[in-house]
Amino acid sequence: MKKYLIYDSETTGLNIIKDRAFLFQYGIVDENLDLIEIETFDSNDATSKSKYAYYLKTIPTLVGHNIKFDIHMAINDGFDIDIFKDKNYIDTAVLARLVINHDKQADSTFSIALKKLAVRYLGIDAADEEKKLRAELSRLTSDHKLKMKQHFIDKGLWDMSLKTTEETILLNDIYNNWNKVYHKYSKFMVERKTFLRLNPAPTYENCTNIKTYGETDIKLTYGLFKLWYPQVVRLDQVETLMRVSKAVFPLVLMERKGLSVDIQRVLNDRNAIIKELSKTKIIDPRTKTELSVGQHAKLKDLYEFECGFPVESADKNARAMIEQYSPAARTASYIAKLSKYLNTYITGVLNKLTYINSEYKIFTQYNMAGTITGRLSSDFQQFPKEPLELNDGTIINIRSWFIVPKKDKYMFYFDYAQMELRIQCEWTAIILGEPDKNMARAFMPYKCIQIGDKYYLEENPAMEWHTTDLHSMTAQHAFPNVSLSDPLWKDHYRQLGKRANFAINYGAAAPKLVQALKVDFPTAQALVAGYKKAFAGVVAFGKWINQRVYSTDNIPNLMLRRYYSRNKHQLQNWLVQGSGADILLLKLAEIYEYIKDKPHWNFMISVHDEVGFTCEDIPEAQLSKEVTEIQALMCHKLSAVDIICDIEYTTTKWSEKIDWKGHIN
DNA sequence: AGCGAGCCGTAC
DNA sequence: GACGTACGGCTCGCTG
Repeated sequence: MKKYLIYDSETTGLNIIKDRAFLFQYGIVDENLDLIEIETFDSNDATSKSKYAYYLKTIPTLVGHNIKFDIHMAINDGFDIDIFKDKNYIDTAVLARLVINHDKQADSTFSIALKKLAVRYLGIDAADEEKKLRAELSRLTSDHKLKMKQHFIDKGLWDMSLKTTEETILLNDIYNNWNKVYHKYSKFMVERKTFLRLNPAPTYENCTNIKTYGETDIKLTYGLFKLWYPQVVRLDQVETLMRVSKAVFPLVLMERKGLSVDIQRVLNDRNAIIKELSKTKIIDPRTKTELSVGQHAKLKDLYEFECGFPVESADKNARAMIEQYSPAARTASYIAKLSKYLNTYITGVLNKLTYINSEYKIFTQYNMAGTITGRLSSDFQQFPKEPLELNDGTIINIRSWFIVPKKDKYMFYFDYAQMELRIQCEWTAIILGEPDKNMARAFMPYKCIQIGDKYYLEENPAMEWHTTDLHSMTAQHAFPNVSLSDPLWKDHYRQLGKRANFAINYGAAAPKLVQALKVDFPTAQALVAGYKKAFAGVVAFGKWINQRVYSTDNIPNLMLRRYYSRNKHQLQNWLVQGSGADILLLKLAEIYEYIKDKPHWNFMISVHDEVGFTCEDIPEAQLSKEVTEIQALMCHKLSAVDIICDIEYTTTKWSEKIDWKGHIN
């Protein structure tokens, strides 16, 4: 019986909308997990393609390494997207995360890449094939680069008097770094474009051993599948594999939606930053040479020269402390910020920009096996929240680049409120039989008496319940002699409590607090002690894990994803973070079921504790109703406190989202 | 020239 | 044993 389809393709690139498969490979696996057929075919071979379409439709389970990517490629090659709606998906990268001991995964040398896994777990070294392929592509690319140079020479644009090193820099800039530096080379703009239109850059498609390479990949994927799939059952990870499987198609839809970009705003911001950068340079007065912000060792040396005392590092914390003594540090702080914006965000967006249906979009991908906990990872998640003000007064707000798409009217953001704290609270309830009182009271009137619409504490009925301020609570326990009416309370002591709460939740101890909060050791110790008094339940949770790691080889998170680890310190975080991740995966599948017959709603983005949607212009009453229903679906009930979400929306751009109050404001 | 380690800065 | 999970860009040193 044809039960599993091992599924892979070789493609013209990594853009999930514009690129396409030129080669398909598949293997068919029966119920005994034996490989009964293996095939490779060219994407323009119509006969093979229709046979393949039949297999895709009829075989219930698709198996691949990073399978979402290959789904995109099949869709781009004309396969009906509906084929992929109701399949079971087994991603071998996800299998790796579920079956490999998590302490091994936590090792910095661990890699989820197919070839690396094959070497480690199948003993098959396919590195040679890949090396050969890369070497060939590298040769082709360097030929292409030289051809571009020749094109400029032919057009009389190339300065023939340049030295070799100058030529290399120039050609590199034009060929590799164009989006970063094009303002310097306007005379090449038109001919560069013409050249690339007539001579597209080489891809794997132009490499001679690609077919052998592709066949190897199918064999490796099959090998990992056969090795690990039975272990999913043995290790009791079936439920998690299914949850991940059900999130695959919703994420495919999310990825294909992309994010609409206000290109003009990006370019304006780019100009403003370049203008500022051209005004500001870091010069080492001793050598008269210019330094870039990435030359950390040389910069540290320069700071020490200017300060006359040793400096810890060249990072922004160190700079902040020495700016009064070191002009170079002052300049570096400004340039570092500008460079980050130009190199990472602006150039990053321009490199990914895809013009499609008269809109500029960027498409990101979510890696379902990128993390040890089960979180999704993506290259989109780290766009700055806070705006940046330049010295000339320009405000750069990266989130203002992302706008409502043309066919839509709204972007909605459903954001879980203090998700991980609520999960921490749930853990205390599980191990103690009742939740940590202080934590629970931060979210609900736990153990309170209701009189009218007010609540009073059970142990002290004269005291009305208000949501516990967890940050003040840590601070109060840490600094029992400081009064709440102290003028420094809010901005200093409570602030320390807040920062300590975050750090300690992530596992920090006193020495790290000294660094992060810039406090002395006794203060750090007081904060840790304050935290422990404030959250006795969390301390008990830590002790519980400590015992569990000796009695069992794994601990399941709230959604029953199991972590095979004996590392108490990391487990304490994984059990919280991973529970949140799995709740989100579950919700993606549930909400997909809700919106699949409402095409005016589209998935847009997801970042750990939030799901973003676009919505078309629909009647207001319908909008209010559906938003409320999505909010209810997002809510995840737990035994102690539920995980609920706040809603924000905008009709313009990401940076202007505002609270949704049940209706259009 | 290619690669990887290390550093830095951003997100949740 | 001593702050969790990621991503991307840059520099520098090693390797072949």
